[in-house]
Order: sequence, then C-alpha cells, then structure tokens
Amino acid sequence: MAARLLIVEDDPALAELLIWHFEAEGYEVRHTADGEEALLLAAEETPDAIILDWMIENISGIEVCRRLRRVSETSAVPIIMLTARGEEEDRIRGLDTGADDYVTKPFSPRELIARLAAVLRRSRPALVGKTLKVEDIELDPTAHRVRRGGVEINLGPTEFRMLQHFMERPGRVLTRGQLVTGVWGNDSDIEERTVDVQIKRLRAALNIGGGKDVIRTVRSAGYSLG
Amino acid sequence: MAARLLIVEDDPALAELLIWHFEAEGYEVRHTADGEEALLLAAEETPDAIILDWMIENISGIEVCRRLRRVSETSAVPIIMLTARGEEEDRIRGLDTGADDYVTKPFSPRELIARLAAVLRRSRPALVGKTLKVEDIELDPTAHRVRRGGVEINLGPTEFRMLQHFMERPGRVLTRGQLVTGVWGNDSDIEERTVDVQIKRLRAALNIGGGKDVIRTVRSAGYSLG
DNA sequence: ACAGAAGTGTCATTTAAGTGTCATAGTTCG
DNA sequence: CGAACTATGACACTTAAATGACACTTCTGT
Repeated sequence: MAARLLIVEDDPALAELLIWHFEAEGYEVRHTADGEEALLLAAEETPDAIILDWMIENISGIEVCRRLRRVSETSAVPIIMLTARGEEEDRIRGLDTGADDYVTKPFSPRELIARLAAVLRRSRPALVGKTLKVEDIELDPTAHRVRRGGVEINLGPTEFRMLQHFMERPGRVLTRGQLVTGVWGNDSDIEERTVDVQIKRLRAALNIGGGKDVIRTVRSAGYSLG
Repeated sequence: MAARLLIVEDDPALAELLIWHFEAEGYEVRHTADGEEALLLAAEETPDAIILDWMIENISGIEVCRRLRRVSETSAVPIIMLTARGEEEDRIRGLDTGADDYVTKPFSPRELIARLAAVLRRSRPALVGKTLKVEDIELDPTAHRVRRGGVEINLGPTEFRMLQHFMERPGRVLTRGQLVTGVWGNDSDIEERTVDVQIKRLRAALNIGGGKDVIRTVRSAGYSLG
C-alpha cells in the first residue's frame, strides 16, 4: 500500500520537481498551490503526510498548519514544512504550530525524502515495513501476517486492512465514516452498517483462541483498539 | 504523567544544561555518559524519548541508535540525535539509522525542547497535553476515554459530552441554558430540568469509585466542575 | 474454464444501552 | 414555615449496536 502524500507548494517548478521525486519513490502524490484548497483536500483524503511550503498564496503555510491541526481528521497527519528562512525563531514557531519537521531551502530532494521516511516511521510504521504491536497482537504488514499471543490468525483481506488501520492508531476512536474511507477507500459507497459486520468478523477472528475482546465499541462514536 | 527522558551525553557541562532545562519543562530525566550503559538503561526503563549525542565514549552514537532500534523494547522509542557536524550525508545516515530527528550543535535548548515536543506529539500524544485534566479526572477526547484516579470510567455519550464541556471550562459555572446548547446543541428543545437528571447521572458515574463529588451545584445559577 | 471454498455487502431482526420526562421527595434560605 | 430550587427513582421511549441469514463476488486449485 503506497503512502499518500499531499504537497502544498506554489512554485510550479519546485512542485514538479518534488512530485517527480516522490512518485519515483513510490508515493502517491496530490498537489495544490492553494492553502484553502489544501485544507479541503487534506480533510477529504487524509493523506499519510503533508509537505507544506511556508509561504504560499492566500494564507501562510503556518496558518494552514495550525488549521490542519485543529481539524480532527487531519490533526494526526504528520507535516513537514519547507521554509526559505533559517532563523531559529521561525523554526520554533513552525514546530510549536504542529509541524513535525521542517526543511530549509535550498534542500536536496534526497534529504527531504529521508526526512519524510523518518516522520512516517513514527506515525505509520507499517508504511516503512515495521511490524505493529498492540497488546498481544502482532501484525506484519509485509508478510501479511497476524499473530495473537504468538498464535497465527487467519484474516480475510478486509479484516486485515481494518486491523492494520486500527493498529496504526492504537487507542484512538474511529468513526464508521473514517473506517469506511480508511479501509475501503475514499470513493467507496459502502453502507456504514457494513462496518459493524466487518467489526464483528474481525472480533470473531481475533478471539478465536479465546482471548478477551480488544476492540472497544464506543456508542454513538465508533470503535477503537486496545 | 510526566514523560520520561534518557539523555546520553558525555560532555558534563552540556549534560547538566540539558538536564536542568528538561526538568524545568517537567520531564523526568535520566542521564548517562556511556553508550553501553545507555542501552541497558533504555531497555530497562523504556523512556518516552532518548536524546543521544552523536559522539560519545565507547561506541558512537550512531551505533547506539542502531542497537536501540534492534531491541524490541526500545525499537519504538523516538530518538533525537545531537550532532556537531552539519553535512547532509551525516544527517541522512542519522535518519536512516532510525533517529527521528537530529539537532545540530550549537543549538538553543529552546529549539531542542520544541523538537522533542514535536516528536512526542507523534508517538505519545497523551504526553503532550492532548488530554484534559481537572483534579484527578482525565479525559482523552481522541480515545474517548475517562479516568478518575487512574481508574477507567464508563460514560454514555451525553454524559461524555457534558463532562468534556465542563472540563474545557474548569471552575466555571454553567447555567442550564448554556449546558443545553453546549451539550445538546443549539437547536434542541430539551427541558431544562433534564439537565439536572443528566448531572445526577454524570455524578453517579464519576463517583463510582467512591471519590468525592466534583460537580458543584450553584443554587439558582447552574453547575460547575472542580 | 470450472467447481468448491472463502470472503463480502446488505438487510431484517434481536438485543442492549442510553435518554427525556414527570411525579415526588428533599434542601436551602429568607 | 413556605417559596424556590434541586435531587432522585421510575418508566416509557429512542437510538444504536450485535447478530444471523443470504445472495453475490472473488479466489484457488485442478
């Protein structure tokens, strides 16, 4: 599963360069030059990370950053800021605003790619080939394998994606809507009730060895793991 | 719950400076100058983050980093590297090795603190103040969880919204009218007396462990928390 | 290509949890 | 004491989630 990236950059030349490099790295890239549009896109598609230029049209990058953090859909998405200035004050303001890292222009694409990998390693370990662990459940994304208490568990594809989605966000409550877009994809017209059924199946599969239920139902909100 | 930090730094002056600053920020700090000892301490105490100098005695910081990543206890702990060099190659090697961020000497403590907060925000959001706290009650909005004195408490949706509403305005007296619009929404036609009932239910839930009542009734005005 | 197995989405139904209102009992304060 | 409020228990009602069944699709091995 390729990581999805949103690049917010209003210099067309730089944008193209970035898109080219990231696509070569296997990322799925969306791009906009406009801050307002960036907010919409981000909320709609919840990318795995956002590359954000400090100075863009309409609103400043820092303001975009702040607003991304305020919206619950995007509050957890890692943000890397691109900035032309090098002063420490600016750096700190960027970080306080909620950026996860910043890269000072001029930079080499290689550096930006390394930074992005580092940031993703934290937030979405599965995208960088790490096994996920929550309580006694282990999920190896590359081997497509799940174990509970050391015992291998068999999951269908949807169950697997759903479990991975949960394990990347342990403890967090996900609404049915978030699960639909996260597990089935952005443009699927799935009944929200179907989520319930899939949850039931996932539960059944995970508890097959007699373990206690690890999926918590949060009434009128959604479900969470662990 | 204070975040626990491990500082690995062999320059005594710098170490002391860092310890002083981080403790002032409320972190619980452990320190060692030795690489091997750092590995032991890290595995034993699994800190919430590690500040690691690039060049230390015995083994290089980069080697420590690599080995921290290899041990399962510490493989997920965020690492910030301190480095004296500024060359890009080194930066990238540091990140590839598994460091989550690096800071180039000389740096200001303020910057390091901001970086640390950024890194922790990713890995342990609960430690960076995303949860609301009033007296011995904690409410985590993303996990949809409430604890009193460390013990988990189960709330219905309305009770949860109501508690959150109070916790966002600690100490403030809210009239029934304000509560109706705040908790039920602007356009709800709810009896004001219903607020009383919901308050009673919230109280019952919060005092389930035998704690004293934290909701104050203000006669002819409303209610307040804390 | 084909049969059988495994997996998936939807619906109707059952079960459970939470909510709003009211009548009544209890408090507070002048 | 009595007026004005607030607390409480009961109950009917709403809303939400779990479940079982079933038709349909996708895989898998032959």
